[in-house]
Parts: sequence; structure tokens; C-alpha cells
Amino acid sequence: MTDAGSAAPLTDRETSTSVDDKLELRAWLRLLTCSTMMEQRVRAFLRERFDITLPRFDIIAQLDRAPQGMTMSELSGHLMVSNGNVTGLIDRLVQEGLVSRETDATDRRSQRVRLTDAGRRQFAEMAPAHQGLIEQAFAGIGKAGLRDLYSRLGELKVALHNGSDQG
Amino acid sequence: MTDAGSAAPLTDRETSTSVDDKLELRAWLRLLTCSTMMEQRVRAFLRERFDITLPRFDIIAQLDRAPQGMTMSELSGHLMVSNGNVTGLIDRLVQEGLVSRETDATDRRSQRVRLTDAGRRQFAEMAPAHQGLIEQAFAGIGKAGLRDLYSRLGELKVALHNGSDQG
DNA sequence: CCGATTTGTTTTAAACCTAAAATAAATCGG
DNA sequence: CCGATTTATTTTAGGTTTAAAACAAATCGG
Repeated sequence: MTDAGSAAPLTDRETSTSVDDKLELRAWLRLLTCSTMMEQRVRAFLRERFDITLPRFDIIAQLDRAPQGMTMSELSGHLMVSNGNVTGLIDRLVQEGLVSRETDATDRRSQRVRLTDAGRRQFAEMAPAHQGLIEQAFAGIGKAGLRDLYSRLGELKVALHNGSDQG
Repeated sequence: MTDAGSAAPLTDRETSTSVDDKLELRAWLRLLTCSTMMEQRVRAFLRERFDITLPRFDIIAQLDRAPQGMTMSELSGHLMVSNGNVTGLIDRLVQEGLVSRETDATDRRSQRVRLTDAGRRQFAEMAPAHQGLIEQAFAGIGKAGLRDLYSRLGELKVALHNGSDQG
């Protein structure tokens, strides 16, 4: 992989937009740039420090919040990925002994999935480091800016939910 | 794939955070949720209307802005994906006749890649529809909110660039 | 000029991801 | 009860993506 590091390359999708592009398009590309940059940071961090992939971490983080376990559909809904994707990820996590999987007693179509003790220990170790990384990443914008960004994103999220039936 | 549609499920990563989570973490998950929702919308739109994948569209959109062509590294830098990834995508686009590829005359390591006439026509057809989709998606937040979001994301982007050498 | 390093790209292996089809269990309407 | 539909998940096929290794051309320092 090429460096893309330290010296602030500033060569991203948004940078190659022109002033006559609509603000909506520029905002979307900027959002995508921020999201991608963050994701790459988190991904690299988890690989280097804990030798784990981001999708696996995401599953574990979700399960840690649900001691009673979650179904496959709940997981794919929360993570917003396809159900087939979750099947494969859980397969691997079960193999690694971090997750357990049992058929629901009352509905034999459902799988109830939860963290094993090893999985819970693993998350307990990673969570503070992960949280620290996120805090550090956002440290550059002030507290007020962060609060404002958070609330603007909240509005966008609502807008996206409302307009999902192609307004 | 399960529906996840119309009735605003509101089951995403951020929704399962608790109030005692740091604001930075909640902001990041909210950002990720918005980005993922947008991405899924664009992806579905491009597939249904033009039978093309999002990564292919991204490459074409970049190349359309560079009539003189781009190198593989420039492409991977702008799209923020690995260089190996671009190799595979360009392979397919060349096969489909949308992109041409020639070795740079002065530096035989470099590939200069550009849209064919067919590729340019294809983009001309897709671009307005794509732009319309984005505008529609952001229609829910007002003009002022959009401007504010745009500028906050700008601050975040700068912060992420500055802090990339793990501040 | 020539070895060492850097730069641009491709290859490889493994994982991830989606959309669509298939499977299987539960529910619903007579 | 039984066929039709819905719901939960897995399977399949194809594409995307990464990180690391390999390769090849260009540049750099004597």
C-alpha cells in the first residue's frame, strides 16, 4: 500500500469537486471522506494493537451491549449489513471461541448469539483503547464544534430515515 | 436480504449506545450510520437504474473530472482505497470498454488511465440522476443546516489530517 | 556507472460484502 | 388441518477490499 500518511495529502474525492457542484454533493463527499478516514484509522489500530478486523470488532461491540444475546437479524439490522454477511462473521467468531451460538428454544428458525467469557474479556481489553483512539481523533475540533456536529448529523439521520421511501 | 425499509427501523449502531458513552464515540457512530445509509441508497439506486456497482461509478466519476487521465496511484489516493483494489476495478472497466489504459511514455512504471467515449457517455447519463438522488437525500435538512454540517465536517477533516501522525 | 533505495503497480491470500435464491420454520385464512 | 404467505437464516456466485509480498522501473549517492 502507498503511504498516504503524515504530510496531509488532501487528495480525496471531495477535493476534486468544483465550485459549481451542488453543496449537497460536496457535503456528501466530505462526509464520505471523514467516514473513510476514521474507518481506516480504526481498522489499522485494531489490526496493529489487537490483531483483529473491524467487522469482527463491530460484532463483538454490539454483542457486549446485549448480555442476553442477539439474533442474526438483530445483528445485521444494527450493523446495517446483509444477513449473509453476519452468518460468515459469526461462523469465524464461533470458531475462534469468542462467540457462542444456539438455536432459540421457542422459535427454531432463530439463532441466539452471545459473547463467550473469552469474548467478553477480549472486548473489555479493547474497548478503552478504542474509545481513546476515537477521542483523540476528534480532539482537533472543539467541544462546541463536536456538539454541533453531533446534532447536525442527528438531523441528517432523521432526514435519511424519513426520505427512505424515496420522498 | 431482509427489508429494513420504509417504517424507519432506527436500529443502528448509534442507537445502542448509552448516555454514559463519550460524546466523541456517539458522534463517530452517528457519522458512520449516516455514511452507511447514504452509501446503501446510492448503491441500490445505481444498481436498479444503471446496473452498475458503486466502486465502478466512483472510478468513472473521478476519471470524468480528469480528461487528461490519471495514474493508478492518483486514483487510489483520491478514492482512498488500496492500489491493488484499483488494479482489479480498472481491469473490469477496461474489459467493459468504459476505460482505456496505456503505459506512460516517460515513466514506464506508470499507467495512464482515462475514460473512453463510451465511458464518458455513460457518466453523462448517470451524473444528473446521481446528483438528483443526493439532493433529494439531503432535502430534509434545511439550507442553513446543510451549510453548517458542511463546515463542521470541514473542521473534522482538517483535524483528522492533522492528527494522522497519532497526535 | 552501479549498488541501494524509492516509487508505481500488480499479484496473492484471505476476508468481507452484497443481492438473489434456497431452505426451513412459523403464522395466517379459511 | 392445510395451502399460502411470511419470517429467519443460510447458501451461492460474483465482486470488492485489504495487507503484504513481489516485481519492475526510476532515482540517488557515491
